[in-house]
Amino acid sequence: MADTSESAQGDRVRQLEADARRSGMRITPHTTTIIQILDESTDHPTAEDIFERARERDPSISSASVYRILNKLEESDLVRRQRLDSDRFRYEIADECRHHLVDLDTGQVVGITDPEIDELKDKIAKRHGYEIVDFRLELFGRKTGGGS
Amino acid sequence: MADTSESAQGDRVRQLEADARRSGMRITPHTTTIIQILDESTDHPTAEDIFERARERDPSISSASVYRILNKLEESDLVRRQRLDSDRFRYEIADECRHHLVDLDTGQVVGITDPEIDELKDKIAKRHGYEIVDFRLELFGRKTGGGS
DNA sequence: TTAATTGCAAATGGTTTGCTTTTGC
DNA sequence: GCAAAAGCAAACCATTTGCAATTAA
Repeated sequence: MADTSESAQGDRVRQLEADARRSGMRITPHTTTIIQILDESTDHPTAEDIFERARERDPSISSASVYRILNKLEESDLVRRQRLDSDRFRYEIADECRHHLVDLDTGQVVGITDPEIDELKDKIAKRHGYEIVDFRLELFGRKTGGGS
Repeated sequence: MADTSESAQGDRVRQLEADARRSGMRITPHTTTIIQILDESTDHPTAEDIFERARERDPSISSASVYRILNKLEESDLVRRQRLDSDRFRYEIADECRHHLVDLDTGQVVGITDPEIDELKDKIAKRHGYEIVDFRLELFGRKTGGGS
């Protein structure tokens, strides 16, 4: 979650619901559940992860609904999906950072926000004569020093 | 191809065959065909692309063989595969650059080799306390100026 | 010789879709 | 009321795999 205070969490959920409604989605209980799970998750979950977490709160939800809701949220640019190391898509709220460091020992995915990344992007865009619409940096590695 | 002279091309094919043989592969006519196609391709082809190009030279080849040969070459670290924009893997010889700029209008994939990318990687690795084993930068954009 | 490779067809597995019923607004 | 969303099961489709026949070394 972007903010640790409870009200800010609720705010983000409410904001996302409002944005989703504005882009034509109906806010069903399932929709709210999925948005809440995304809001609470910091581990870049797969659709299956999200499905399992959603079932704990609402056992009637189907995986087809999870996929459909996630796709709608992505089409509305509220959620971003991308493949990291695995064959499955991982999902995260679109305002979160889009660059990742994957720990090869633990599978943990860490968001990267270093400002030099954008500077590099601008430099490359200029050099190659492109307007960059989207981009991502993916790193795979292991902890040094105290790490395993 | 990394070099434009014909002898250098043949050299790279021969080198890859030798490396493949050293890592336990048998060099069949299909293997040579796949390696030649990879050596000649600058467009980061998918397995299906490679299959089509291979069939023009040897109509008896099956897609299963293409996949198996590509997987063997990847296990030997002679070929790298990654997903860019599409659902399919794209393949390229491992000594080629691993960063890409995808033209959203044409689908063309351009290799990026700017040295600042490695500098940024080193900076981030140090900052986060990781040893980076692999990494990639993927950019999606459109040509500016004369572009559509 | 003999273990690796091949083609074919079937299996996999994450994601999507068709259909009918239910529901948000 | 009606278009959107739901569950279920079937369809998709890129990639993998089992098997029997072939082949590189």
